[in-house]
Amino acid sequence: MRRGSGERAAPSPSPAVDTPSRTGTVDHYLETIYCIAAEGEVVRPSRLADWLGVSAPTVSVGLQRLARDGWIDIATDRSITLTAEGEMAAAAIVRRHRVLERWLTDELGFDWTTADIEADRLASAMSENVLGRLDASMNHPTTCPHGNPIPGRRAPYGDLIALADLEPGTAARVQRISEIAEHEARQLLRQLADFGVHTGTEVRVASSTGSPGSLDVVVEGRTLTLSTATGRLLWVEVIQGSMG
Amino acid sequence: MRRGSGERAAPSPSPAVDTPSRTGTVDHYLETIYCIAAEGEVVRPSRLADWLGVSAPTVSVGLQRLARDGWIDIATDRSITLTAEGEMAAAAIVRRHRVLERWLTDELGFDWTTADIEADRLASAMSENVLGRLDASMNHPTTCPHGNPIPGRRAPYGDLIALADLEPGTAARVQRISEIAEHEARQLLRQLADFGVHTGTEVRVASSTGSPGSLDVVVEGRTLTLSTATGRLLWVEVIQGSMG
DNA sequence: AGCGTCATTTAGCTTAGGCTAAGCTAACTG
DNA sequence: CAGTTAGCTTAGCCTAAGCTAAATGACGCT
Repeated sequence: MRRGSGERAAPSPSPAVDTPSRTGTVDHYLETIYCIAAEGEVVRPSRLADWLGVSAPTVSVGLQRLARDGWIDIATDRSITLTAEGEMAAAAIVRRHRVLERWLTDELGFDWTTADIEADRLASAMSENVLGRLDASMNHPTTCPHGNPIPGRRAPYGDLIALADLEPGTAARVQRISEIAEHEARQLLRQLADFGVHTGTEVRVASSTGSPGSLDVVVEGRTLTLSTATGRLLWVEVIQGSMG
Repeated sequence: MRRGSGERAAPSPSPAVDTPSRTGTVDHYLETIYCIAAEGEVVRPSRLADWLGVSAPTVSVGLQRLARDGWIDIATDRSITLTAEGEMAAAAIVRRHRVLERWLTDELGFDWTTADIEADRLASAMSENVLGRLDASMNHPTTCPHGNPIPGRRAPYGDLIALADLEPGTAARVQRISEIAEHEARQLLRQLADFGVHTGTEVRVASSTGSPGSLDVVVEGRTLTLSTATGRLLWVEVIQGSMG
């Protein structure tokens, strides 16, 4: 499969096109709920409004629609959980999003931030059919560019701990950058990019830090100061046999 | 640019993401109007309703919106023409659609019909930014899989004539299958695929045909009977120095 | 208890984009 | 010439998804 003009092979039949009944907006809600929940945090309307970039009333009404259609449950304390159907749908959407991010970064050369935005736009328009082939053409990647696992696949790393919990002096490898960073700490991503921190980068926490509530992280000789909160967004895997 | 997991290069900055102000529906109208007009036919509301798969009143109201927003002009005889802005926007959309079709067929292996449907869904979600890179990765194809030129590029063939107008006995090469065939004669596409007719295929019209209003077309030894109307949807380039 | 703040919902409105029913004009057809 | 058919538009109604402004609720603090 290559090139672009002149003679070409006869078309071969392909599987039927699937027509999604959900709207792009619903997809967005489900995807966001799934991502926040996957970070172990409680999903609340205000958070969704932030992530989705819409007003609180819009979310309130939108969630009522989602609940009506059986995608989510709204608890009395207003926390949101996905139903079984919602979970399945959301996993498919997140899978789409992450495979697309891989494509956009690895094949088309986009940076993470742009890839995320573009993947968002494409995810609800791309059928499972197309996605399946795209996925296969990349040999079924297991994570998005930030190391977040693609639903249904085993990520290529073992147990992770938050960078904030890493013993000072212990060498570790950054394996996952939380989705929360992408939505609530965009500048962090830029900072990490500037410092050459990406998935696979080896880091170490300086033994005793200056101020409390902050971490000094050593990356390839240079030192980067992060807040502890930020340190909870980066997940690392300890490199065996490396005590400080 | 390959593969999918483990170490990877630091992200590089990409151009800003463009946010289209048009909706997907408007894109669809513009694309359809452009394609019908490109075949030299008058664009009428009922035709659009057919192509878009919506009711006549919906089109009527939709066209009023398009006119209000300066994309089209509606003449007193109700024929539709694109304004300069509409033309530009439509050309960009059609370019998107055709580049996507190329990608879907050439890179992902979809058949024409599926590629068309999927391209339709993707075209309004894909930014110029992503499309530009995809286009570059395929070395800027000049036509869609059916040979229809991508707006702004010169198709790799000379003057074409309708198959219906081809002198009997003259050898010619199928270079373009009208978009009209895709929307109004889907079964024709299947028939052509069955007969191994695609862009680049050599054909010849049998000297004297059986019934009037039909053509006998010789394709690699086999004979295919088409109506004259259908013969207007296939465009061929005469192979020089081949008189019958 | 009372007060303020923040989170959330309700109320009321807008636009896009669908639909059906009904009606009009123009062009054929008997 | 009457009646039918084709093609369009208007009217009226619907849902999704957005907004602002205002009401309500829950919490924490004095």
